[in-house]
Amino acid sequence: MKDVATAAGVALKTVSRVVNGEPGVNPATAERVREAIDRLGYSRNESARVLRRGRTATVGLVIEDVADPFYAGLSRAVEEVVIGEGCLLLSGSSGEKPARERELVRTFCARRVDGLIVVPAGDDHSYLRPELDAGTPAVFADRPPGPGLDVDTVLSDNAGGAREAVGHLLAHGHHRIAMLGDHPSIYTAAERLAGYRAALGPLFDSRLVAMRGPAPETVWDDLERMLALDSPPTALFTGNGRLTVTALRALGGRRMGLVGFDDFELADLLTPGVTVVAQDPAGMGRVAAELLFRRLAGDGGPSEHVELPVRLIPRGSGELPP
Amino acid sequence: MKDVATAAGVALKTVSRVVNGEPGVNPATAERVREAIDRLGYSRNESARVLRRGRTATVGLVIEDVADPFYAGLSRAVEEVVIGEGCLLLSGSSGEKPARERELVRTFCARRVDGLIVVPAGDDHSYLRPELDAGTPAVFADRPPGPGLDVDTVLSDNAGGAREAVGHLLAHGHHRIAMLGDHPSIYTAAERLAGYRAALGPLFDSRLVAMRGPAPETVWDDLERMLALDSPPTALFTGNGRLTVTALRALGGRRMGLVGFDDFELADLLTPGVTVVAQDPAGMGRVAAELLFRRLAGDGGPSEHVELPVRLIPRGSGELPP
DNA sequence: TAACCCTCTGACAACGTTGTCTGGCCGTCC
DNA sequence: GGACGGCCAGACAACGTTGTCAGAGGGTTA
Repeated sequence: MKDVATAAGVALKTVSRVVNGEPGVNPATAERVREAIDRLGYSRNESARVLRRGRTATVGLVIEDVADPFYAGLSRAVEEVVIGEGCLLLSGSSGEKPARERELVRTFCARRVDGLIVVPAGDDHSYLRPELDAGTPAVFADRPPGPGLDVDTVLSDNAGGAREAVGHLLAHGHHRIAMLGDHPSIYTAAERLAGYRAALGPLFDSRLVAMRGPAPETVWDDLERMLALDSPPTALFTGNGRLTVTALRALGGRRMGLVGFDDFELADLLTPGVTVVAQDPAGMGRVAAELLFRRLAGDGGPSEHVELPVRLIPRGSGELPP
Repeated sequence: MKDVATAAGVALKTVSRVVNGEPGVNPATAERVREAIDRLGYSRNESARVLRRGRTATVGLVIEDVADPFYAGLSRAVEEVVIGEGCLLLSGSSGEKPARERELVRTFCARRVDGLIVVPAGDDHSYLRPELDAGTPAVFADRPPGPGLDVDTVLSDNAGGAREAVGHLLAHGHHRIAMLGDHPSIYTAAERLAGYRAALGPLFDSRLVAMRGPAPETVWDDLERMLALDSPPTALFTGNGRLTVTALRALGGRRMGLVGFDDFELADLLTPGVTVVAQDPAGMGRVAAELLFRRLAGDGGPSEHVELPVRLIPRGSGELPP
């Protein structure tokens, strides 16, 4: 910038004015400055600008894993909003590891992101307190923050969706409905288990529940064990997209009632089509980002807790008779 | 930092030394400083650090769309390497729009990213020249840069993969093999078309080729038109993952030979399983990031052009008889 | 005892911007 | 003709860090 000023024969500040489109510059001077800028290939150093102004025009996003379609969709939607607001997105995957989540947030904060969108891996977020107090807003998505933190949150109707899924299977005549879910330490898994249990009522049988995550071996084991029971399950409720797919592989063509949480591509092309309770990852990302920007615009109201509806999509597997 | 210095009763510079783990600080003093840091919840302002040191420890990534599994996988692998190097990743989706690609790169450069990884949407990258000359290295992935730019590049063996796919169908008795591809203006699409053509030799028939992208309507139209020919195709080669899926939907259960470029989840669970030529998105991301960091470490050698092998995975659809 | 070295600490400038303030010039109005 | 206001332009400090250099104090050596 100094070079540009010298080249154009004006003061530093005048160049700054031109670059920022501030008023009060003679058009002829401005033109001369612009010409010098082009000639020297100058581009403003955002770091210095950030340092001076305090706003980075950057938002940090922490998710589980970009390679998971659910989070990829969420990520894309967040990005869309962020770019639309003239900001940039720093993102990172926690890989379900609380330590890494924390490390990412810490790093983002050190870079003075204007705001954070977090899909938490852990359940202790007290480390966020100083940042929040310092005025960096945060929005939690998909899962709520740990106790003691009251911030904007966007969740799916996990329990309701699970109730609906299990209710659907019950309505199609199933009484023995198994559930495969993620570790109950994960909020969404616990909620879905609760919904499952609520829908089953007295039909609930703990032998038909396995909450050990999507690893193929454990899914395989659990299914085998359940199917060997005296009264084996005639239907299955899977607690997330990964589990649905893993279970489909483990079942290997054996036909049984199946409803999965999370929609996935090609669910309609399998035979039978896979009935799912679909979440709206893009909607979740969009809403979270919009909430964040509302805070950044100065909204100091009480924290918002949005619950997004889910949608049962019958495709065949959930309508199979027992 | 100034506050910390005051609180600990030392000079600014001493705090800086402690924060950066520089030697030459009395352990007792360092402890006092650390205590003050904890008490005040201080965290270093990276913007100022960047301004002073010139390195941002940030890498910019431009892809088509995070929500596309191929790019999600690539993205994740890049992230892994970048974080491993202690850097952060700024990413953005171009959505196949050259203007947006350019805008993203421009913004990244204004933020002084240390390096760029680009999946280009356009084919004119002369706008990168100043940045490259200024010492910001760039690596192109999945598609090469436009003419006149000689930078590190990581590509899949597109033509070879297409040849192998079509050869596989030929070997299983097909003579009328159609191709659905993306617009030939996209490098990978053109390469795959070339491979298809080379494999077919005299059997090539332009009426069996449609390069109009993955929009369902056009795929539907094209397939209908081809199947109505006097000698309709008995097999299909699809030019990317999206097209494969769209084509599967359009075919709606009609059995015909099929090999798709790009692997996708559940390809093995469909009936028949879908034979594919699998790329390695994670490998591509990893290699691209590693190349970039090699440059950042000072490697000034001639530009590297890596071609990643692809792998044919027979699953049934490519082995159907005519 | 003087000269020296070593360890630890601090003062200061600089990185590239932007906000604030001041000043010169010109035209207008009393 | 003097006072005033508006338009431009520039000088300067400040943002929070780090690199450079200098200095204080204590121990060792000649």
